[in-house]
Amino acid sequence: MTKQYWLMKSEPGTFSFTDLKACAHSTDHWDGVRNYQARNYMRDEMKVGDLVLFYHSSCPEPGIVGVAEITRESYPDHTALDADSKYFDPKSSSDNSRWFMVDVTWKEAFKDIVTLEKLKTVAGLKDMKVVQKGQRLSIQPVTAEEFNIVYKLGMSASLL
DNA sequence: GCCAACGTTGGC
DNA sequence: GCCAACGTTGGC
Repeated sequence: MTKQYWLMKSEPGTFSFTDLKACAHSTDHWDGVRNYQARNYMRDEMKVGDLVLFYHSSCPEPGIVGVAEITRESYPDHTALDADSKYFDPKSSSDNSRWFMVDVTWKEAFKDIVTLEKLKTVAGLKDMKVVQKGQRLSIQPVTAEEFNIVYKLGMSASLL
């Protein structure tokens, strides 16, 4: 199976890339996804070893801050069963989970953030969903070409 | 199955 | 905080 690439959004005020690094084994489960398309990507397509562009949203400088890796494939999102959780969904049950999550492990921080503003200026990235207006999906597939372009930008941005 | 109302996302 | 874009819900 060929390695796949993804972009995952998180609000740094809630859970930042640095927060992920600080977790035990620099790994955490990606809970709280309550969008069917994003769920389907996690449940059906994400595989161990896939690489993730970690995107910070709803913050002063939105953009991609580093790379993470999928380290566990989908399993039921227990927060949907917790009545005290803000992610509680009464329509989900333990024997028939509606929502799923994966485990994500911190891998490498970019030297400099690749801002949304920057992404919009790069010709090879014009088809990325994240640069398109009105695209709110929190988990998006990324091509290998796009991943490589972003990676190079992140690792050499200080030289530009 | 249509569609209006409502809630959420996320850049600005 | 505003608001455009989009997804979901629920009455019919």
